[in-house]
Amino acid sequence: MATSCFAERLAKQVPLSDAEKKALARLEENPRKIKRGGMIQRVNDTVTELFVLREGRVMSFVILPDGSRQILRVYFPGDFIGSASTIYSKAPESLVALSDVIVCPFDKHALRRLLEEYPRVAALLFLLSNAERVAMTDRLAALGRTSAKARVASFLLDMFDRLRVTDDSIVDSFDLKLTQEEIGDSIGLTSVHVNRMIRQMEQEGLISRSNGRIILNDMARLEEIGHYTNRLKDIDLDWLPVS
Amino acid sequence: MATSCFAERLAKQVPLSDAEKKALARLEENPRKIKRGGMIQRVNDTVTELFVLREGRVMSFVILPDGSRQILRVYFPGDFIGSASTIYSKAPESLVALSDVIVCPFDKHALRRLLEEYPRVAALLFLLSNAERVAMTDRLAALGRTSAKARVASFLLDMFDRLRVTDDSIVDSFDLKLTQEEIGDSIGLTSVHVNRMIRQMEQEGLISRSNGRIILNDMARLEEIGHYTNRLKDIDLDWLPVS
DNA sequence: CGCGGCTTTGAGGTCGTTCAAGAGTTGTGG
DNA sequence: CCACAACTCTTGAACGACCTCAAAGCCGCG
Repeated sequence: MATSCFAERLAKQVPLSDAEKKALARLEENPRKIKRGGMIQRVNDTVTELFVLREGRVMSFVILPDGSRQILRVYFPGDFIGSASTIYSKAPESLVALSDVIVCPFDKHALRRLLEEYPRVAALLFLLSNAERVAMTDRLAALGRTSAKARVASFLLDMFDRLRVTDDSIVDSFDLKLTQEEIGDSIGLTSVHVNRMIRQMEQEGLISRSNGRIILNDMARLEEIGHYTNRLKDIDLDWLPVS
Repeated sequence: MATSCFAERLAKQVPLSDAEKKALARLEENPRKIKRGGMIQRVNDTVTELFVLREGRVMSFVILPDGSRQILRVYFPGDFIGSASTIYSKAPESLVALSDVIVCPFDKHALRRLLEEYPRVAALLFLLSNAERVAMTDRLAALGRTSAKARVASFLLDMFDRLRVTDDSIVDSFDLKLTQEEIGDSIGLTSVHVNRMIRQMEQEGLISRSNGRIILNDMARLEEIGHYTNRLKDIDLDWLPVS
């Protein structure tokens, strides 16, 4: 059977039948390489495709009329991206590769067939989408009601926990692979202020850095500062239909 | 056939078979009245239920450790609420009635059965969840990257457009039914500053107010100020399986 | 009529921004 | 393998958008 990044990811949450795995693998039949900085989807473009991200990192973002950018989400391998195009014929957000990536595009109609034939997979996608929504609300609360330092702390913890889902080798450090400007655009700050916060947290011994790598020295305290809760630990899909 | 608020809502986007309508109606078999201010779901409570909101208004929110509140979403009749409990056994957000309301709770397992038997409905729920996610990203961009005035403008327009989906009588005004503090908690401002912005917009002739009712005098300009786009106009579900 | 909640307004403070410039880093082509 | 260009990070100084605190007016309701 073809390897499927996405099926592997789902299977960590809930057992999948071979038929389901095979169906999911079909979504990844057309891998496409894209260079760092390459545009995968441009806002307002007519879109009929979705993607599974197999390798590398991708961000979704919007540019406001005054030129400022809001990064909506950073995606990692195994993520299902561009799902907004299931409801809108024009992309509400842009997608750009943050590193060299491999994405697997597939057509809306392939998704339709999948949903028809594998209701359980449809249910799973529904749930996954809800998880994304909750992740969004966490960041919404951070932007609306927390300090710059808290936002940086929770942002780092979120990246860390999400990376650890697919990479068991991660213990207490990870490659951020984002500029401070990109961090700022994710959490509603300027790059200048992100720098000051990171620097301050470094001086306080909360984190360390060595050539782009972030080391989380005091996770408990970071969680406190960022009002962070790891949602990934609380996922409960036991009630789902068994295959 | 029993009336179903939710089915009616969905049917505006895409035709439903009678069987599907009937199945959706079953979700609303247990209407429950709740008084204004009543708690429907408390954060961290163990939850096994979801709700269809049949009448009135509900908000979802979180309280941060310092006591500040972030309102995540205001819901209107026909909305599907509490769907986070499909993935988490503990509620990630609280739900409170903003007015006297009628909600229809149903168990996760009823949803499971629905998803199994009506794949097309599962697909629809998946799409609806994606729409919520996009609405969230719009607000995220507003909180992260726009001014107080822009946030108020886009907030008012969003309420307006969402109310108009189910209430054809709305032309250019609507009852907000929110205090200025609640508006502030929705868009990451203090009630004091919300007041100043509203007042300023009133003086500029952009809006008017009369006993709690908001009149939008210059929608074009409000959209410009708020960088607002009405997502509801662009929904395209033609590609969905036909029933 | 009086009470509690909401709105309005002012004065002063702060957190994060803006602008600017220098140091460090990375990538590229000769 | 070096030189140069283009980013990225770092730091300082000044500014301003929004907050905090406080008090007074208003409105609906019992």
